[in-house]
Amino acid sequence: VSTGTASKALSGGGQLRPSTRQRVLAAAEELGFHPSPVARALLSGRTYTVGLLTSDSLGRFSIPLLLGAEDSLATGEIAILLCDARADPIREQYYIRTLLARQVDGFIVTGHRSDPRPSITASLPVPVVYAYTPSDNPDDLSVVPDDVQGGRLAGQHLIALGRRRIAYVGGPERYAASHLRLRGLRQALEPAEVDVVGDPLFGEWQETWGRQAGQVLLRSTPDIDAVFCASDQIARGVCDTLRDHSVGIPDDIAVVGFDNWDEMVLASRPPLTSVDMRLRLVGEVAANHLLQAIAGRPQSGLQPVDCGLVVRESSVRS
Amino acid sequence: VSTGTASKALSGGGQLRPSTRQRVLAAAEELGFHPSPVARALLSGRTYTVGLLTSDSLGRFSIPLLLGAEDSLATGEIAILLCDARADPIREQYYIRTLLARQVDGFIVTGHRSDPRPSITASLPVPVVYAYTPSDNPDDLSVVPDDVQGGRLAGQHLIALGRRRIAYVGGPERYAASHLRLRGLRQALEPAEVDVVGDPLFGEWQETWGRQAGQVLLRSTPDIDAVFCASDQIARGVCDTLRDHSVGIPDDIAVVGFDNWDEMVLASRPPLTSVDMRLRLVGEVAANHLLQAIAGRPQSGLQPVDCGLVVRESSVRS
DNA sequence: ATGAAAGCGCTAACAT
DNA sequence: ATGTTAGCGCTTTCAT
Repeated sequence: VSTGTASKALSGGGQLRPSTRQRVLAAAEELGFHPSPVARALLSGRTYTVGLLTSDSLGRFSIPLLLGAEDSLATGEIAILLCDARADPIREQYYIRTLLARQVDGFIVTGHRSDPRPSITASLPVPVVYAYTPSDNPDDLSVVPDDVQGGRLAGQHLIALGRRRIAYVGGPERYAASHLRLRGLRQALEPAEVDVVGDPLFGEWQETWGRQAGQVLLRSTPDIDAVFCASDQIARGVCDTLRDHSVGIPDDIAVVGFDNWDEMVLASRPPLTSVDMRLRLVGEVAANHLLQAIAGRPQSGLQPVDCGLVVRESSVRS
Repeated sequence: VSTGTASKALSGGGQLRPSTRQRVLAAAEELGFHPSPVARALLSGRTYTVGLLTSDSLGRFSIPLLLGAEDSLATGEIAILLCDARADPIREQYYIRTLLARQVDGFIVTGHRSDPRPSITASLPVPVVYAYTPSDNPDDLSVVPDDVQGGRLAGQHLIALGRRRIAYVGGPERYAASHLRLRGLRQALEPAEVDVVGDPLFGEWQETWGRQAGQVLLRSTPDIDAVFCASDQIARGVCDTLRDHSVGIPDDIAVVGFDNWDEMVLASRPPLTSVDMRLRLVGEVAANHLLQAIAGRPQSGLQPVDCGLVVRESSVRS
């Protein structure tokens, strides 16, 4: 029962008499013995740990993503070291160094926007996967929600409901997501040979903007029968304005939001139909890709994850 | 320039000629050398890592807490291993074992409620600090927002504004926070020799409950001049109902919420005055206590952190 | 089939 | 003041 033999027994390797292996296993069980990951890491160079680097403070979007990643990684007995760089490049560099010094096996990089961020892959000796916020280098692997497809889902839903005069209210113009979701909407309207009514509106992501946008819509294009909004907050703001003007939702105008943010969609009057980015799935997919890359099978490119649509009373009367 | 000498130079210990120390430091700088935390951990038993265990899925409350903890820990060069047990005791046990095997120096335990949770301290060989969600063992160290003081803040604010007919709308009756915030409110009303008007209402944390509660208030105690709500969502719901009935806020009725949840307080009409639990500070304090405990100076007991009050237009006309 | 020994990167004690 | 050595807990040769 030497240490070497025990090691073989526990790892399942080597040439051992079955009875010996059994005895060792039994003893280990009894003593509650677990091989030290630290010592193992020293020897193998692998720590079974990945760094999760969020460039911009962990927000609402990061959480499901993180949980999804954790689900996938925990299966592989891999733990997550969490680092939030607070949108500070200096801090980010510091964290990267720290994580590398700790010998993480890989990185998941995320942020709070869907616009590309600078790649850090080149300077790292371990695999990196970008999740939600893609890398600006197309050769890196980035797992992102498919904003265009999400917009298409919303459009197809409205078309299927027979709506033909559809307006669009985006978030800030400088966000790619504002444009991609609009593009998807237009793709869905094409087969019905209609286009978005009036000019797409751009503003903020918040409710106050949604309320303003509602005013604009009522003034400039009062004959619409549907609005697709780039966030649930905007959609809720639009609903509030329509409601204040006694416009029926969904009878007169159907409203579809984006994010499927629980507290928002449920509190809205009426509850919002919304596109769900399935961020948890994004996290899982990203983690699985990272595991693959760590195992020597890296992939690259932009990997879009399909959005889902959750139908509620703002588009379909219950 | 042997390894032993280099070690002394870098650690600042031992007896070295200053010139040698300089040379070593310069060389280390040039080679970008960093001592391996893994090897160091093997030797010292300390990993400079703590486990952050969230019993119930990381929610809105956990994030500022986590960031605060990270701030404090990063200063001490300590990294956070994140584990979310998803309210599953089996999973929690699994994570605890994993973290212990990884030789974390301590634990921060948190959750999504302010009600006590089962202690895990006894079974662990390393220090544990509970944050936000306290331990059910008073001998453990738990850092929590002071709900009573938060309620008092709200009450004092309303009293200072000259309000005397104040109603209370709580969350679910089974949550301690619903009662503690009420107690604080009452403490603040005492010096003015008034009590809460009507029966305190209990329901849910969500807006829909706030809207219902608003109806109840208008029916049963229409002569109130203020309402304190145990969450921003409730407060916003109350505002919506009052608004629907053309009640002036704050002129007729002042409204104060709890949580200071950005998206909620700002989107509300009017924006909400709200009690802030300073969760970031809770995280920082918890982390500092953990560092102290790791350094051999443990504390114990319930450590309340004061709430703050953020005044907006729902209580004071701008 | 098992045991002995070397070494992963580091530090602390000891020897020079 | 510097170099040498042993050992943290494990795995992997290599010898038995």
